[in-house]
Amino acid sequence: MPNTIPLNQEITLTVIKTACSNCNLRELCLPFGLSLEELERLDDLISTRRRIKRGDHLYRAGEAFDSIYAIRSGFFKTDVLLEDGRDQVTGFQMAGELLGLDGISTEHHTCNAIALEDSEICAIPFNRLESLSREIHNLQHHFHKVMSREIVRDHGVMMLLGTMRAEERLAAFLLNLSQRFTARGFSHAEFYLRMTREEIGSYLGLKLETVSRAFSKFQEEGYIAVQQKHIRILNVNGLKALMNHRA
Amino acid sequence: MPNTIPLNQEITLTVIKTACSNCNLRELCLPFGLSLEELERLDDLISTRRRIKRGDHLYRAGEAFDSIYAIRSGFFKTDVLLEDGRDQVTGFQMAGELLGLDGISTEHHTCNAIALEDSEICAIPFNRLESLSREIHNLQHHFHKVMSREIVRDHGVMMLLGTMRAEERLAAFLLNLSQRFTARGFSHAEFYLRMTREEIGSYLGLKLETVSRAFSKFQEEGYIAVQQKHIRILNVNGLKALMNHRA
DNA sequence: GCGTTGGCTTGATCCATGTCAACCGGAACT
DNA sequence: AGTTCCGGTTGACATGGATCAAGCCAACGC
Repeated sequence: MPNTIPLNQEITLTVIKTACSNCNLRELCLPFGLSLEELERLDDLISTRRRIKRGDHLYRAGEAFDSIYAIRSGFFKTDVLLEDGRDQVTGFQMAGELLGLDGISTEHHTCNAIALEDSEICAIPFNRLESLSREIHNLQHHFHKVMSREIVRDHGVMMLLGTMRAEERLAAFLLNLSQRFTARGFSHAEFYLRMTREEIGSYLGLKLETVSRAFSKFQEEGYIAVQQKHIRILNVNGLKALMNHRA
Repeated sequence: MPNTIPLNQEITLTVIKTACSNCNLRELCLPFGLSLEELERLDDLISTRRRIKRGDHLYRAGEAFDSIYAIRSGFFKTDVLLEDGRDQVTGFQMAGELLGLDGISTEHHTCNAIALEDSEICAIPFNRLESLSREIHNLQHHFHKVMSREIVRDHGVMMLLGTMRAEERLAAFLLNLSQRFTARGFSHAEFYLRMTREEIGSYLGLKLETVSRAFSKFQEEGYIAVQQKHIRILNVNGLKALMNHRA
Protein backbone atom coordinates (compact mmCIF):
# COMPACT_ATOMS: atom_id res chain seq x y z
CA MET A 1 0.00 0.00 0.00
CA PRO A 2 1.44 3.39 -1.01
CA ASN A 3 1.44 6.49 1.10
CA THR A 4 -2.12 7.02 2.26
CA ILE A 5 -1.57 10.02 4.47
CA PRO A 6 -4.16 12.65 3.64
CA LEU A 7 -2.17 15.78 3.10
CA ASN A 8 -5.15 18.06 3.05
CA GLN A 9 -3.48 20.33 0.58
CA GLU A 10 -2.62 20.38 -3.09
CA ILE A 11 0.83 19.30 -4.03
CA THR A 12 2.00 21.94 -6.43
CA LEU A 13 5.52 23.08 -6.99
CA THR A 14 7.58 21.99 -4.03
CA VAL A 15 8.51 18.45 -3.23
CA ILE A 16 6.97 17.52 0.06
CA LYS A 17 9.51 16.06 2.41
CA THR A 18 8.27 13.39 4.76
CA ALA A 19 9.60 15.29 7.70
CA CYS A 20 8.81 17.55 10.59
CA SER A 21 8.48 20.74 8.59
CA ASN A 22 5.35 19.53 6.89
CA CYS A 23 3.98 17.47 9.75
CA ASN A 24 0.85 18.88 11.28
CA LEU A 25 1.80 17.41 14.63
CA ARG A 26 4.94 19.43 14.94
CA GLU A 27 3.59 21.69 17.63
CA LEU A 28 2.72 18.67 19.78
CA CYS A 29 5.94 16.86 19.09
CA LEU A 30 9.66 17.39 19.30
CA PRO A 31 9.86 20.39 16.92
CA PHE A 32 7.77 22.57 19.22
CA GLY A 33 8.99 26.15 19.18
CA LEU A 34 11.70 25.74 16.54
CA SER A 35 12.35 28.28 13.81
CA LEU A 36 12.05 27.27 10.18
CA GLU A 37 15.79 27.00 9.81
CA GLU A 38 16.07 24.88 12.95
CA LEU A 39 13.21 22.73 11.77
CA GLU A 40 15.08 21.92 8.59
CA ARG A 41 18.11 20.80 10.56
CA LEU A 42 15.89 18.52 12.61
CA ASP A 43 14.39 17.15 9.39
CA ASP A 44 17.86 16.09 8.34
CA LEU A 45 18.18 13.62 11.11
CA ILE A 46 14.75 12.09 10.91
CA SER A 47 15.47 9.97 7.92
CA THR A 48 13.49 6.88 8.72
CA ARG A 49 9.78 6.71 8.70
CA ARG A 50 8.42 3.28 9.47
CA ARG A 51 5.01 1.66 9.39
CA ILE A 52 4.09 -0.66 12.22
CA LYS A 53 1.14 -2.93 11.75
CA ARG A 54 -1.41 -3.42 14.47
CA GLY A 55 -0.11 -5.93 16.97
CA ASP A 56 3.54 -5.58 15.92
CA HIS A 57 6.32 -4.47 18.20
CA LEU A 58 8.14 -1.22 17.60
CA TYR A 59 10.78 -2.45 20.04
CA ARG A 60 11.09 -5.05 22.74
CA ALA A 61 12.47 -4.97 26.25
CA GLY A 62 16.13 -5.92 26.17
CA GLU A 63 16.87 -4.73 22.65
CA ALA A 64 19.70 -2.28 22.18
CA PHE A 65 18.58 1.32 22.20
CA ASP A 66 19.67 3.75 19.57
CA SER A 67 16.68 5.80 18.60
CA ILE A 68 13.68 7.38 20.10
CA TYR A 69 10.48 7.37 18.10
CA ALA A 70 7.88 10.01 17.39
CA ILE A 71 4.43 8.72 16.57
CA ARG A 72 3.30 10.19 13.28
CA SER A 73 -0.02 8.41 13.32
CA GLY A 74 -1.58 5.54 15.18
CA PHE A 75 -1.70 4.32 18.72
CA PHE A 76 0.69 2.35 20.92
CA LYS A 77 0.94 0.76 24.31
CA THR A 78 4.09 0.13 26.32
CA ASP A 79 4.34 -2.65 28.85
CA VAL A 80 6.85 -4.19 31.22
CA LEU A 81 7.12 -7.84 32.13
CA LEU A 82 8.12 -9.46 35.40
CA GLU A 83 10.05 -12.74 35.29
CA ASP A 84 7.07 -14.60 36.66
CA GLY A 85 4.89 -13.63 33.74
CA ARG A 86 2.96 -10.77 35.26
CA ASP A 87 2.93 -7.70 33.12
CA GLN A 88 1.73 -4.18 33.34
CA VAL A 89 0.85 -1.63 30.72
CA THR A 90 2.85 1.50 31.57
CA GLY A 91 1.25 3.82 29.06
CA PHE A 92 -0.76 4.43 25.92
CA GLN A 93 0.80 6.75 23.38
CA MET A 94 -0.81 8.63 20.53
CA ALA A 95 0.27 10.78 17.59
CA GLY A 96 2.87 13.40 18.44
CA GLU A 97 4.14 11.59 21.51
CA LEU A 98 7.60 10.11 21.94
CA LEU A 99 8.45 6.48 22.59
CA GLY A 100 11.67 4.95 23.81
CA LEU A 101 12.86 7.46 26.40
CA ASP A 102 13.25 4.62 28.87
CA GLY A 103 16.06 3.18 26.76
CA ILE A 104 18.47 6.09 27.25
CA SER A 105 19.27 5.05 30.79
CA THR A 106 20.81 1.63 30.12
CA GLU A 107 21.11 1.82 26.34
CA HIS A 108 18.64 -1.01 26.20
CA HIS A 109 14.91 -0.74 26.01
CA THR A 110 13.25 -1.65 29.27
CA CYS A 111 9.73 -2.12 27.99
CA ASN A 112 7.87 -3.32 24.93
CA ALA A 113 6.16 -0.91 22.55
CA ILE A 114 3.30 -2.45 20.62
CA ALA A 115 1.06 -0.84 18.00
CA LEU A 116 -2.63 -1.00 18.87
CA GLU A 117 -3.56 0.04 15.36
CA ASP A 118 -1.65 0.39 12.10
CA SER A 119 0.75 3.19 12.85
CA GLU A 120 3.56 5.23 11.47
CA ILE A 121 6.59 6.41 13.39
CA CYS A 122 9.60 8.61 12.79
CA ALA A 123 12.85 7.16 14.14
CA ILE A 124 15.18 9.73 15.64
CA PRO A 125 18.75 8.49 16.15
CA PHE A 126 19.48 9.50 19.70
CA ASN A 127 23.14 10.40 19.39
CA ARG A 128 22.32 12.70 16.50
CA LEU A 129 19.52 14.25 18.50
CA GLU A 130 21.98 14.93 21.30
CA SER A 131 24.42 16.52 18.85
CA LEU A 132 21.79 18.73 17.36
CA SER A 133 20.40 19.74 20.72
CA ARG A 134 23.89 20.89 21.69
CA GLU A 135 23.54 23.37 18.85
CA ILE A 136 19.88 24.28 19.07
CA HIS A 137 19.02 25.54 22.50
CA ASN A 138 15.27 25.42 21.86
CA LEU A 139 15.47 21.81 20.84
CA GLN A 140 17.51 20.90 23.89
CA HIS A 141 15.15 22.66 26.23
CA HIS A 142 12.05 21.25 24.68
CA PHE A 143 13.45 17.74 24.80
CA HIS A 144 14.16 18.20 28.50
CA LYS A 145 10.61 19.35 28.98
CA VAL A 146 9.28 16.30 27.21
CA MET A 147 11.29 13.97 29.43
CA SER A 148 10.23 15.87 32.51
CA ARG A 149 6.61 15.73 31.40
CA GLU A 150 6.92 11.97 31.20
CA ILE A 151 8.15 11.91 34.80
CA VAL A 152 5.23 14.07 35.88
CA ARG A 153 2.82 11.83 34.00
CA ASP A 154 4.26 8.80 35.74
CA HIS A 155 3.73 10.48 39.11
CA GLY A 156 0.12 10.95 38.14
CA VAL A 157 -0.20 7.27 37.39
CA MET A 158 1.44 6.41 40.70
CA MET A 159 -1.10 8.61 42.43
CA LEU A 160 -3.88 6.90 40.57
CA LEU A 161 -2.63 3.42 41.37
CA GLY A 162 -1.75 4.23 44.94
CA THR A 163 -4.74 6.18 46.17
CA MET A 164 -7.72 5.95 43.84
CA ARG A 165 -10.49 3.40 43.74
CA ALA A 166 -11.60 1.57 40.64
CA GLU A 167 -14.19 4.05 39.39
CA GLU A 168 -11.98 7.02 40.05
CA ARG A 169 -9.20 5.40 38.10
CA LEU A 170 -11.39 4.76 35.10
CA ALA A 171 -12.85 8.26 35.23
CA ALA A 172 -9.33 9.73 35.33
CA PHE A 173 -8.36 7.53 32.42
CA LEU A 174 -11.30 8.60 30.26
CA LEU A 175 -10.80 12.26 31.04
CA ASN A 176 -7.13 11.97 30.20
CA LEU A 177 -7.87 10.31 26.86
CA SER A 178 -10.52 12.88 26.09
CA GLN A 179 -8.13 15.71 26.78
CA ARG A 180 -5.43 14.21 24.60
CA PHE A 181 -7.84 13.60 21.73
CA THR A 182 -8.97 17.21 22.02
CA ALA A 183 -5.39 18.42 21.79
CA ARG A 184 -5.19 16.57 18.48
CA GLY A 185 -8.29 18.15 17.08
CA PHE A 186 -10.64 15.25 17.65
CA SER A 187 -13.87 15.29 19.54
CA HIS A 188 -13.46 15.46 23.28
CA ALA A 189 -16.74 13.68 23.79
CA GLU A 190 -16.67 10.79 21.39
CA PHE A 191 -13.88 8.38 20.54
CA TYR A 192 -12.93 4.80 19.94
CA LEU A 193 -10.80 3.00 22.44
CA ARG A 194 -7.89 1.31 20.75
CA MET A 195 -7.22 -1.05 23.65
CA THR A 196 -9.09 -3.95 25.21
CA ARG A 197 -10.65 -3.97 28.68
CA GLU A 198 -7.80 -6.14 29.78
CA GLU A 199 -5.21 -3.60 28.64
CA ILE A 200 -7.09 -0.79 30.36
CA GLY A 201 -7.22 -2.92 33.48
CA SER A 202 -3.53 -3.64 33.33
CA TYR A 203 -2.76 0.05 33.04
CA LEU A 204 -5.11 0.95 35.89
CA GLY A 205 -4.14 -1.93 38.16
CA LEU A 206 -7.57 -3.55 37.84
CA LYS A 207 -8.98 -6.77 36.42
CA LEU A 208 -10.88 -6.59 33.18
CA GLU A 209 -14.16 -7.50 34.89
CA THR A 210 -13.79 -4.53 37.20
CA VAL A 211 -13.18 -2.24 34.23
CA SER A 212 -16.23 -3.64 32.49
CA ARG A 213 -18.40 -3.16 35.55
CA ALA A 214 -17.20 0.40 35.98
CA PHE A 215 -18.08 1.16 32.36
CA SER A 216 -21.55 -0.27 32.94
CA LYS A 217 -21.94 1.74 36.11
CA PHE A 218 -20.94 4.97 34.35
CA GLN A 219 -23.47 4.19 31.69
CA GLU A 220 -26.24 3.57 34.23
CA GLU A 221 -25.40 6.89 35.88
CA GLY A 222 -25.64 8.61 32.52
CA TYR A 223 -22.04 9.81 32.51
CA ILE A 224 -21.12 8.01 29.32
CA ALA A 225 -22.53 5.82 26.57
CA VAL A 226 -20.48 2.74 25.88
CA GLN A 227 -20.83 0.33 23.05
CA GLN A 228 -17.84 -1.93 23.01
CA LYS A 229 -14.93 0.31 22.14
CA HIS A 230 -17.05 3.28 21.19
CA ILE A 231 -17.28 5.83 23.98
CA ARG A 232 -19.37 8.95 24.21
CA ILE A 233 -18.91 11.19 27.19
CA LEU A 234 -22.27 12.65 28.19
CA ASN A 235 -21.40 14.33 31.44
CA VAL A 236 -17.80 15.42 31.88
CA ASN A 237 -18.52 17.08 35.19
CA GLY A 238 -20.06 13.91 36.51
CA LEU A 239 -16.82 12.09 35.79
CA LYS A 240 -14.75 14.86 37.29
CA ALA A 241 -16.89 14.90 40.42
CA LEU A 242 -16.34 11.19 40.84
CA MET A 243 -12.64 11.82 41.20
CA ASN A 244 -12.54 14.58 43.76
CA HIS A 245 -15.24 13.11 45.84
CA ARG A 246 -13.78 11.19 48.71
CA ALA A 247 -11.25 12.48 51.22
CA MET B 1 24.54 32.79 58.72
CA PRO B 2 27.99 32.20 57.29
CA ASN B 3 29.19 28.96 55.79
CA THR B 4 28.64 26.29 58.41
CA ILE B 5 29.62 23.25 56.44
CA PRO B 6 31.87 20.98 58.47
CA LEU B 7 34.73 19.98 56.24
CA ASN B 8 35.86 17.03 58.34
CA GLN B 9 39.45 17.51 57.37
CA GLU B 10 42.26 19.90 58.03
CA ILE B 11 42.53 22.77 55.69
CA THR B 12 46.19 23.03 54.86
CA LEU B 13 47.63 24.47 51.71
CA THR B 14 44.90 24.31 49.14
CA VAL B 15 41.55 25.94 49.52
CA ILE B 16 38.92 23.25 49.55
CA LYS B 17 36.10 24.10 47.25
CA THR B 18 32.69 23.02 48.38
CA ALA B 19 32.00 21.47 45.06
CA CYS B 20 31.77 18.35 42.98
CA SER B 21 35.48 17.86 42.54
CA ASN B 22 35.97 17.04 46.17
CA CYS B 23 32.63 15.32 46.73
CA ASN B 24 32.87 11.61 47.30
CA LEU B 25 29.47 11.10 45.73
CA ARG B 26 30.51 12.39 42.37
CA GLU B 27 30.46 8.99 40.72
CA LEU B 28 26.86 8.45 41.83
CA CYS B 29 25.75 11.93 40.95
CA LEU B 30 25.73 14.33 38.05
CA PRO B 31 29.52 14.52 37.52
CA PHE B 32 29.73 10.83 36.60
CA GLY B 33 32.28 10.26 33.87
CA LEU B 34 33.55 13.83 33.63
CA SER B 35 37.20 14.71 33.20
CA LEU B 36 38.95 16.87 35.78
CA GLU B 37 38.72 19.91 33.59
CA GLU B 38 35.02 19.31 32.94
CA LEU B 39 34.45 18.77 36.64
CA GLU B 40 35.84 22.19 37.40
CA ARG B 41 33.49 23.80 34.96
CA LEU B 42 30.60 22.03 36.63
CA ASP B 43 31.88 23.24 40.00
CA ASP B 44 31.55 26.78 38.78
CA LEU B 45 27.82 26.55 38.46
CA ILE B 46 27.10 24.78 41.70
CA SER B 47 27.51 27.80 43.89
CA THR B 48 24.86 27.19 46.48
CA ARG B 49 25.01 24.55 49.09
CA ARG B 50 22.07 24.55 51.46
CA ARG B 51 21.18 22.79 54.68
CA ILE B 52 17.64 21.56 55.10
CA LYS B 53 16.50 20.60 58.54
CA ARG B 54 14.50 17.47 59.13
CA GLY B 55 10.86 18.15 58.32
CA ASP B 56 11.56 21.22 56.20
CA HIS B 57 10.65 21.59 52.56
CA LEU B 58 13.32 21.88 49.90
CA TYR B 59 10.58 23.02 47.54
CA ARG B 60 6.81 22.88 47.33
CA ALA B 61 4.41 21.99 44.56
CA GLY B 62 3.50 25.12 42.65
CA GLU B 63 6.69 27.05 43.32
CA ALA B 64 8.59 28.35 40.34
CA PHE B 65 11.30 26.02 39.16
CA ASP B 66 14.78 27.22 38.46
CA SER B 67 17.18 24.70 39.88
CA ILE B 68 17.54 21.01 40.29
CA TYR B 69 19.11 19.75 43.48
CA ALA B 70 21.72 17.12 44.19
CA ILE B 71 21.58 15.58 47.63
CA ARG B 72 24.95 15.91 49.27
CA SER B 73 23.87 14.18 52.46
CA GLY B 74 20.61 13.23 54.08
CA PHE B 75 17.36 11.76 53.02
CA PHE B 76 14.25 13.16 51.34
CA LYS B 77 10.78 12.19 50.29
CA THR B 78 8.73 13.67 47.48
CA ASP B 79 4.97 13.66 47.50
CA VAL B 80 2.06 14.87 45.43
CA LEU B 81 -1.25 16.13 46.72
CA LEU B 82 -4.72 15.80 45.27
CA GLU B 83 -7.19 18.63 45.77
CA ASP B 84 -9.28 16.49 48.07
CA GLY B 85 -6.42 16.05 50.50
CA ARG B 86 -5.21 12.62 49.51
CA ASP B 87 -1.51 12.47 48.99
CA GLN B 88 1.02 9.99 47.80
CA VAL B 89 4.73 9.68 48.37
CA THR B 90 6.29 9.37 44.92
CA GLY B 91 9.81 8.58 46.03
CA PHE B 92 12.52 8.53 48.66
CA GLN B 93 15.82 10.08 47.66
CA MET B 94 19.23 9.65 49.21
CA ALA B 95 22.71 11.12 48.80
CA GLY B 96 23.88 11.46 45.22
CA GLU B 97 20.38 11.50 43.77
CA LEU B 98 18.76 14.45 42.00
CA LEU B 99 15.59 16.22 43.03
CA GLY B 100 13.40 18.57 41.07
CA LEU B 101 13.42 17.01 37.59
CA ASP B 102 9.63 17.14 37.58
CA GLY B 103 9.78 20.94 37.53
CA ILE B 104 11.41 21.24 34.12
CA SER B 105 8.22 20.39 32.31
CA THR B 106 6.04 23.30 33.44
CA GLU B 107 8.71 25.45 35.07
CA HIS B 108 6.90 24.89 38.31
CA HIS B 109 7.50 22.15 40.79
CA THR B 110 4.76 19.56 40.74
CA CYS B 111 5.54 17.85 44.01
CA ASN B 112 6.85 18.63 47.48
CA ALA B 113 10.35 17.64 48.55
CA ILE B 114 10.73 17.23 52.30
CA ALA B 115 13.84 16.32 54.29
CA LEU B 116 13.40 13.20 56.42
CA GLU B 117 16.63 13.98 58.29
CA ASP B 118 18.91 16.97 58.47
CA SER B 119 20.29 17.17 54.97
CA GLU B 120 22.53 19.11 52.68
CA ILE B 121 21.86 19.82 49.03
CA CYS B 122 23.65 21.43 46.10
CA ALA B 123 21.46 23.70 44.01
CA ILE B 124 22.16 23.54 40.28
CA PRO B 125 20.63 26.40 38.29
CA PHE B 126 18.93 24.61 35.45
CA ASN B 127 19.52 27.10 32.66
CA ARG B 128 23.22 27.08 33.44
CA LEU B 129 23.22 23.30 33.47
CA GLU B 130 21.66 23.34 30.02
CA SER B 131 24.29 25.78 28.78
CA LEU B 132 27.12 23.73 30.13
CA SER B 133 25.71 20.49 28.81
CA ARG B 134 25.63 22.05 25.36
CA GLU B 135 29.39 22.30 25.71
CA ILE B 136 30.20 19.11 27.58
CA HIS B 137 28.87 16.11 25.74
CA ASN B 138 29.50 13.75 28.66
CA LEU B 139 27.52 15.93 30.97
CA GLN B 140 24.65 16.17 28.54
CA HIS B 141 24.56 12.46 27.99
CA HIS B 142 24.78 11.60 31.65
CA PHE B 143 22.02 14.02 32.49
CA HIS B 144 19.81 12.38 29.90
CA LYS B 145 20.59 9.03 31.42
CA VAL B 146 19.63 10.26 34.86
CA MET B 147 16.29 11.53 33.61
CA SER B 148 15.68 8.30 31.74
CA ARG B 149 16.59 6.31 34.84
CA GLU B 150 13.93 8.21 36.72
CA ILE B 151 11.38 7.20 34.10
CA VAL B 152 12.44 3.57 34.37
CA ARG B 153 12.26 3.75 38.14
CA ASP B 154 8.75 5.14 37.90
CA HIS B 155 7.74 2.25 35.67
CA GLY B 156 9.02 -0.09 38.36
CA VAL B 157 6.83 1.63 40.91
CA MET B 158 3.86 1.42 38.57
CA MET B 159 4.49 -2.31 38.24
CA LEU B 160 4.70 -2.61 41.99
CA LEU B 161 1.50 -0.67 42.59
CA GLY B 162 -0.36 -2.28 39.75
CA THR B 163 0.45 -5.95 40.09
CA MET B 164 2.06 -6.79 43.41
CA ARG B 165 0.45 -7.72 46.69
CA ALA B 166 1.27 -6.09 49.99
CA GLU B 167 4.11 -8.36 51.07
CA GLU B 168 5.72 -8.33 47.65
CA ARG B 169 5.64 -4.56 47.64
CA LEU B 170 7.33 -4.31 50.99
CA ALA B 171 9.93 -6.91 50.04
CA ALA B 172 10.69 -5.02 46.84
CA PHE B 173 10.96 -1.82 48.83
CA LEU B 174 13.42 -3.27 51.35
CA LEU B 175 15.55 -4.85 48.65
CA ASN B 176 15.65 -1.59 46.77
CA LEU B 177 16.72 0.37 49.85
CA SER B 178 19.33 -2.25 50.67
CA GLN B 179 20.77 -2.06 47.20
CA ARG B 180 20.95 1.73 47.29
CA PHE B 181 22.60 1.76 50.70
CA THR B 182 25.14 -0.74 49.40
CA ALA B 183 25.93 1.51 46.44
CA ARG B 184 26.77 4.22 48.97
CA GLY B 185 29.11 2.04 50.94
CA PHE B 186 26.76 1.20 53.80
CA SER B 187 25.74 -2.20 55.00
CA HIS B 188 23.33 -3.97 52.72
CA ALA B 189 21.92 -5.92 55.62
CA GLU B 190 21.39 -3.38 58.35
CA PHE B 191 19.99 0.10 58.20
CA TYR B 192 17.69 2.63 59.76
CA LEU B 193 14.54 3.63 58.01
CA ARG B 194 14.23 7.38 57.78
CA MET B 195 10.51 7.30 57.12
CA THR B 196 7.45 6.29 59.12
CA ARG B 197 5.22 3.31 58.42
CA GLU B 198 2.67 5.72 57.09
CA GLU B 199 5.12 7.16 54.57
CA ILE B 200 6.16 3.70 53.48
CA GLY B 201 2.50 2.82 53.11
CA SER B 202 1.78 5.92 51.08
CA TYR B 203 4.65 5.10 48.74
CA LEU B 204 3.55 1.48 48.38
CA GLY B 205 -0.16 2.15 48.09
CA LEU B 206 -0.90 0.51 51.45
CA LYS B 207 -2.19 1.57 54.83
CA LEU B 208 0.26 1.84 57.70
CA GLU B 209 -1.34 -1.10 59.50
CA THR B 210 -0.73 -3.30 56.50
CA VAL B 211 2.91 -2.24 56.37
CA SER B 212 3.27 -2.98 60.06
CA ARG B 213 1.68 -6.43 59.70
CA ALA B 214 3.94 -7.26 56.77
CA PHE B 215 7.00 -6.30 58.82
CA SER B 216 5.81 -8.56 61.61
CA LYS B 217 5.18 -11.37 59.16
CA PHE B 218 8.67 -11.04 57.69
CA GLN B 219 10.08 -11.16 61.18
CA GLU B 220 8.11 -14.30 62.07
CA GLU B 221 9.37 -15.93 58.89
CA GLY B 222 12.92 -15.04 59.85
CA TYR B 223 13.56 -12.87 56.81
CA ILE B 224 14.31 -9.75 58.79
CA ALA B 225 14.67 -8.41 62.30
CA VAL B 226 12.71 -5.25 62.91
CA GLN B 227 12.87 -2.97 65.87
CA GLN B 228 11.01 0.20 65.10
CA LYS B 229 13.06 1.86 62.36
CA HIS B 230 16.04 -0.43 62.72
CA ILE B 231 16.04 -3.16 60.09
CA ARG B 232 18.34 -6.12 59.72
CA ILE B 233 17.93 -8.32 56.68
CA LEU B 234 18.58 -11.92 57.67
CA ASN B 235 17.54 -13.71 54.50
CA VAL B 236 17.80 -11.75 51.29
CA ASN B 237 16.84 -14.74 49.18
CA GLY B 238 13.74 -15.26 51.23
CA LEU B 239 12.65 -11.74 50.39
CA LYS B 240 13.53 -12.17 46.74
CA ALA B 241 11.61 -15.44 46.58
CA LEU B 242 8.55 -13.69 47.95
CA MET B 243 8.51 -11.42 44.94
CA ASN B 244 8.77 -13.90 42.10
CA HIS B 245 6.47 -16.37 43.70
CA ARG B 246 3.05 -16.02 42.22
CA ALA B 247 2.16 -16.03 38.54
C1' DG C 1 9.20 9.66 88.49
C1' DC C 2 5.14 10.43 85.74
C1' DG C 3 2.26 11.95 82.21
C1' DT C 4 2.06 13.03 77.37
C1' DT C 5 2.82 12.24 72.65
C1' DG C 6 3.76 10.04 68.30
C1' DG C 7 4.70 6.11 66.04
C1' DC C 8 3.95 1.25 65.99
C1' DT C 9 1.54 -3.24 66.72
C1' DT C 10 -2.28 -6.26 66.95
C1' DG C 11 -7.09 -7.87 66.81
C1' DA C 12 -11.90 -7.89 64.91
C1' DT C 13 -14.70 -6.80 61.29
C1' DC C 14 -16.01 -4.98 56.70
C1' DC C 15 -15.98 -4.16 51.89
C1' DA C 16 -13.97 -3.32 47.24
C1' DT C 17 -12.14 -5.83 44.09
C1' DG C 18 -10.51 -10.33 42.59
C1' DT C 19 -11.88 -14.90 41.07
C1' DC C 20 -14.57 -18.23 38.78
C1' DA C 21 -18.05 -19.22 35.68
C1' DA C 22 -21.70 -18.67 32.39
C1' DC C 23 -23.26 -16.34 28.60
C1' DC C 24 -23.48 -12.89 24.75
C1' DG C 25 -22.48 -10.79 20.29
C1' DG C 26 -19.78 -9.36 16.48
C1' DA C 27 -16.12 -10.55 13.15
C1' DA C 28 -13.70 -13.79 10.41
C1' DC C 29 -13.63 -18.03 8.11
C1' DT C 30 -15.63 -22.15 5.81
C1' DA D 1 -25.73 -19.89 7.08
C1' DG D 2 -23.09 -22.10 10.46
C1' DT D 3 -18.88 -22.38 13.35
C1' DT D 4 -15.30 -20.58 15.89
C1' DC D 5 -13.06 -17.20 18.41
C1' DC D 6 -12.25 -13.22 20.95
C1' DG D 7 -13.60 -9.65 23.68
C1' DG D 8 -17.07 -8.09 26.60
C1' DT D 9 -20.76 -8.43 30.19
C1' DT D 10 -22.86 -10.10 34.24
C1' DG D 11 -23.60 -12.88 38.43
C1' DA D 12 -22.14 -15.41 42.69
C1' DC D 13 -18.80 -15.91 45.81
C1' DA D 14 -14.02 -15.41 48.06
C1' DT D 15 -10.44 -12.70 50.00
C1' DG D 16 -6.73 -9.28 50.77
C1' DG D 17 -6.29 -5.27 52.61
C1' DA D 18 -8.91 -1.29 54.65
C1' DT D 19 -11.08 0.30 58.62
C1' DC D 20 -11.98 0.78 63.38
C1' DA D 21 -10.34 0.26 67.84
C1' DA D 22 -7.40 -0.84 71.70
C1' DG D 23 -3.11 -1.04 73.61
C1' DC D 24 2.14 -0.79 73.62
C1' DC D 25 6.66 1.40 73.69
C1' DA D 26 10.21 4.91 73.58
C1' DA D 27 11.33 9.67 73.78
C1' DC D 28 10.54 13.90 75.95
C1' DG D 29 9.03 17.50 79.09
C1' DC D 30 7.72 18.79 83.64
